[in-house]
Amino acid sequence: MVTTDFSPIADTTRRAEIVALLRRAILTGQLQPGQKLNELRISEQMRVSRAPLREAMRELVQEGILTSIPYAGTFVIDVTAKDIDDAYSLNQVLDEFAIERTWPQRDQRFFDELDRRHEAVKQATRNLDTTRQIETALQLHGLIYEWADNSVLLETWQRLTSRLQMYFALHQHARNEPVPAEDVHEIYVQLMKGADMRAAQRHAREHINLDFEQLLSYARSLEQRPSKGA
Amino acid sequence: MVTTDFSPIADTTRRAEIVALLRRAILTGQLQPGQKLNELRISEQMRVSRAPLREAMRELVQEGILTSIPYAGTFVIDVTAKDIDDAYSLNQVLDEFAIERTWPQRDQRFFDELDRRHEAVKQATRNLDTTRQIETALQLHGLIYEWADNSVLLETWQRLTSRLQMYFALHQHARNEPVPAEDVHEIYVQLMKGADMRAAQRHAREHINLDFEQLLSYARSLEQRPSKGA
DNA sequence: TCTTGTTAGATTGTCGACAATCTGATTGTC
DNA sequence: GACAATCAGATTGTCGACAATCTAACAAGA
Repeated sequence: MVTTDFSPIADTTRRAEIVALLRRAILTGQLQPGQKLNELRISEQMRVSRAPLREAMRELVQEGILTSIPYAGTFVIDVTAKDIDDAYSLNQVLDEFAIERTWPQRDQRFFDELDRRHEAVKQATRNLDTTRQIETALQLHGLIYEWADNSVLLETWQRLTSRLQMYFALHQHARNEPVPAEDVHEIYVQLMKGADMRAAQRHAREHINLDFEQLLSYARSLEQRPSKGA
Repeated sequence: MVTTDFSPIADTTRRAEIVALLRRAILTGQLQPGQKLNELRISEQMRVSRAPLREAMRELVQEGILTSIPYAGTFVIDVTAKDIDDAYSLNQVLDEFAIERTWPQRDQRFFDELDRRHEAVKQATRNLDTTRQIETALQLHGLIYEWADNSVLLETWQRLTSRLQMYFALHQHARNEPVPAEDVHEIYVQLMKGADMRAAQRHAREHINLDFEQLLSYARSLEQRPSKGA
């Protein structure tokens, strides 16, 4: 019997493509926080009717990166310092849990994937592609969530990730300075390969801590002059 | 200056009402796991066109209680034993975190609300209204999430809650036996009013444990004969 | 009998048009 | 000038119809 592994067919609805397009635009900062999404304009630009566009927007509202006010419009969520702080503190807890669950499941495939994603981050760093750098760094970090074998945890992480990515993108755009070339993930990768789980958990917490501290100070500085929207 | 507290105006779109109707139908078990939702039939029953219905369904898909396959249909999610197990283990972690965050924020208003919700559970129990009993019990438990002052945590909990409610409803429907009349929440409420945070955390973990153990054994017994759908 | 091709019916995905609602500018009144 | 009423334009919400796709039954051929 032939048992080739086929991956599922890609979604081929306009809706799915619109979701992907919009999500990318938001997460990369093309669409800025607070900005209003004009349905007619976007649907014309995408050469699509409003129906699938609106359905796509509903999805992103539930995904937490858009917010909708009936008869007023749909907007990119605003990023407050508190949001970042909330996401951060929850992330600490989830990280600890994810590492704990992943730990006994680690095998060669895990280590290989870890290296692969680490390599992707380094590549993006070399290319000075900050957007891609953020993306790959989050993917590296997300590996423990994919291996924790807990669908609800993974979902939660993915929702968190969206926001984190927005925050980071905003951060980068405003500062417009490349991330340090030194490889901050080296230690993390080594620890995840090692034998001391507690050490890995501790490092994850502290490492993330650093990134967040930067973000927080920046976000607080923004708090004074809120974004005007479109 | 007059500073009356006004609550926000209710959403007055058909979409919002449809979401509420569908959610309720799913969480109470009226719509069973695996069942397909026929758009035309439902839209005719609700006297509504398919557009707002479809948008509502997209929201519930992202909310995690519906699942959609392009050109095939939208279905109520299937409840597996693993789902329950995943939700349970994550819930343990989140509970601990929520209690920790809520603890310093407790005040008279918190205690009053705690009592109010506890009373609601007891009332539902007296009326032998199992559906309402599940609802109120989850609301009692959710108080710590509302007071933890962390929007992301609250969202996560609400998503978890939907599934838990589905699981419980399924459980009740199948067994068709009223929940024990004894008040299992008494100790929890007392501990949340007390001074020993660790004790409260420990109890939450163990108490939930009990409820889940029942659910798990039931769910595993279902694993053999999967629901046929509509 | 098994497999493959065809087709009709049902269902989902998408479209363009209309209705309901909001925004702001304008007008009229004091 | 300040304020309320009115109105036009723009935008969102909803509808009914059509297009694309799937499913299952049936027929044809090996």
